[in-house]
Amino acid sequence: MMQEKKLDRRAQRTRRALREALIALILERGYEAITVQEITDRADLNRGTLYLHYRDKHDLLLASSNDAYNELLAQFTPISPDNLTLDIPERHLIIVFQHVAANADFYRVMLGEHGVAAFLTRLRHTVTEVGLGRLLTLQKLTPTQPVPSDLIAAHAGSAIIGVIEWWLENNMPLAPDILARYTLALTIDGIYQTIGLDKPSQ
Amino acid sequence: MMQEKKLDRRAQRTRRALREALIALILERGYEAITVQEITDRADLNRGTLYLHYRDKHDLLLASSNDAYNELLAQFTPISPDNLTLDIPERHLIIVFQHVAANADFYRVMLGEHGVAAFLTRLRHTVTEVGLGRLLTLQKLTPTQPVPSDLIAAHAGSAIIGVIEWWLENNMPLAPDILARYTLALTIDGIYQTIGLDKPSQ
Amino acid sequence: MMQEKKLDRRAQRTRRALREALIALILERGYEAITVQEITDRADLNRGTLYLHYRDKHDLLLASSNDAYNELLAQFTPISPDNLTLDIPERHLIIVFQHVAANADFYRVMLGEHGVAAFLTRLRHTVTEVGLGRLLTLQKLTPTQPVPSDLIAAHAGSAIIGVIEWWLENNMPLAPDILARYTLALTIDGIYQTIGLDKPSQ
Amino acid sequence: MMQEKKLDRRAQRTRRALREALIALILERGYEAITVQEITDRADLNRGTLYLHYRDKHDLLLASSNDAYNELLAQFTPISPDNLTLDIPERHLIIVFQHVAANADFYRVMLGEHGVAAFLTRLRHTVTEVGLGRLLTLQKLTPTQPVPSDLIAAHAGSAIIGVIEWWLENNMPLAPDILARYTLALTIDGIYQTIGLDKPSQ
DNA sequence: ACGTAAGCGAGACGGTACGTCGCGTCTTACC
DNA sequence: GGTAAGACGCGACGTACCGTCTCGCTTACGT
Repeated sequence: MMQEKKLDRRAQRTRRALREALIALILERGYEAITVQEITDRADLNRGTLYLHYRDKHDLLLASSNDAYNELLAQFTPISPDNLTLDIPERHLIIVFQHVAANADFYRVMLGEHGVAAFLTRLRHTVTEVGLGRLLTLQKLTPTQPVPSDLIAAHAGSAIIGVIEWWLENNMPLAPDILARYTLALTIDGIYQTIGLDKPSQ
Repeated sequence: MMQEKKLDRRAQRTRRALREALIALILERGYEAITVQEITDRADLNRGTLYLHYRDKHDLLLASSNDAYNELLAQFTPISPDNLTLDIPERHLIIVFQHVAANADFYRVMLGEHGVAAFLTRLRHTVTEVGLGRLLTLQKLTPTQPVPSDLIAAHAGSAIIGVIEWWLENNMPLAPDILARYTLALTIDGIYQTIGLDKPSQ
Repeated sequence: MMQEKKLDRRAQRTRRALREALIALILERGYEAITVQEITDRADLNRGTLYLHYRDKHDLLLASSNDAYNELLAQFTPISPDNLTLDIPERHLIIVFQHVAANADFYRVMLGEHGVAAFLTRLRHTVTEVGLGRLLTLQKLTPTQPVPSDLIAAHAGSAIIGVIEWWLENNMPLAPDILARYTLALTIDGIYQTIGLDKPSQ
Repeated sequence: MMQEKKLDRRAQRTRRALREALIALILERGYEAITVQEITDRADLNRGTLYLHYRDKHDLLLASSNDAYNELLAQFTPISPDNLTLDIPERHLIIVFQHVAANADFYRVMLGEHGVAAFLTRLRHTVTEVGLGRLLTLQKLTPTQPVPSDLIAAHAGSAIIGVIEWWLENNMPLAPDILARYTLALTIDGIYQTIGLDKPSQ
């Protein structure tokens, strides 16, 4: 932050152009297939200029994805003050889905077939850990049940990522709040209850 | 298969060596970071020899992953004939987990941080589609409920992938059949019922 | 020599092409101004190919100049057998001048304004040392004279280089044997005797 | 000169620092190997500042070498007025050697292995032409002799350069006036007479 | 003496060349 | 026919310098 403030206006312009070019190109052809030359061509810069600001293509990717990431995290904090009711998870989910919608192109490519495995892994772990925190509180109520908490968290976390991928692949057919309600139902109540079936006796 | 039959014994040896070298190296350093030279060095072959059998590194990866994939699919078919009871999903899950355990190193790397995004995507879609088939039957019973079937399938499919990743990352702490039971409970009954809680009234 | 024998016919062709291209380009634009790309363009090769055979532009220059150099040295040895008379210096000079004439373009550029200082220095030292050897024998006859032998050798050696440069700059107006006679006279007898003057009494 | 007067005190300081840095660095590593950054680092200036005063590295070199050169030429002119005796060449030689001694480091590097070919060529031509002037007068006395005047001048001119190089390489073991006497003897009387030998009858 | 033009530091930028790496193709020779 | 050995064209890489260009700050000068 501080160091970004110190940047020349030219340098800021340049960095922004590079990030936008990167995202645009990843979208078109996938991260691995892109060349530094292509990024800088798109950003109307000399190839060498990229190296004045980033160590390499991967460093630029990190910076770009951190942009999006930090923006998301920034929206989480201001929730806490007043009400800490049970609907916080739903609110959080809505914020996530809204953020994904706002950066749809970016997420579509990062999570897709030509995406960046490390990004997906990181996102999955973040989501899972947030879920795990809430879960540990819940589980104090039923200390004897045998299913490991982190298995449950991994199940739920990955499921949410899957929902995001489904949503993006289908051009976001549902509103974020609706999607959040459905997702939460599936995760917490399971398939039977969500679709209105009693569990059949085997 | 047929064409494999026709192969020189030397050629078979060569191909096997290449595949094993690839898997071993992916495990150590990740797919993208590996060079053809390294693969052939490990396989004690000349670099050019790889191109006598595969088009490039990626072609070798496909062949290698199809080996594992086909082995899995081969185990699915013989189930159908006699009983089509409700426990088929559980049986399938057990088979999948057993197969993952048998090829743990391979899956660990393909799904991990340095893995191959396309492989994960492919696996996710396969799992999701299998689930979707069963789901469509179920949903005929409650035709009015609003949650899209493929959303549910995506949710469940990704969740299973997440479970596999959790299992591998934690060195497979549970037996395949136990893991299958837990997973199915979480997917179908949801978190509350699985851990033995009533849904709280908000 | 031995290692050159082992070379692929392709590799030999390539090396020859590179050396010829280098000489041709030095002639046109001077050594420092030339680019590796230009050398390989001229030699109808890919830029990278140069690095398969030489470490860099300078290494190619060394190899090229050693070609010429070795060719010269090869002509010196076979003189010895029969007559070792006093006219050996003249014969040697003739051989040198003939060799320069045969490689006129090469020497013209290496010694010229855009030449390679190190090459000139090396040539000067070689010539000087050959002269020094003969001189030391001569000086045994007059052990008391004060002028240092290596000063005399440096004087004579540089003078011969100067003659070569003059000869090349003026498009070799004299035959090698005539030039050798004149040069030897100037060096050994000095200007006055050479042009037929008595030394004036100051 | 005039324009130097107009210069800011800061600018004068800067130019001096640059020239000194250049000479010092050439001495250490040779002209071609030096970068502008290194020059300005040494001079405690910003890289861009060099371009406020000189067009490039080469322009700075010219300015620096002209400094030395002009200083030498300035010492030549005041000789002419009174006596035009035969010892003028010796006097000139002494002046040259003294000047070289006073700028030993500079000449050592400019003429050495990593020197600047163009500088050497220029110096050689200057020396040669001065000699040629005197020679033409001499040759009027023996109009029929066949050795071209400019060959003689080239021979003598290069020989003197060689003497200078020898002198510098050996840390100036003789006093300038002694060296001038020896050099003149070798040039004018030749080796035999200088070392006190009669020319042997072949 | 003091305001203003200059010198200057800092560093972004477009360029050009470098030497290296990895690829996929090809040739040559061996077994 | 399957390999080894390795030359070759190709394309991209990250680095090094170059010469130019703002952008501010500081410093000597001229009135």
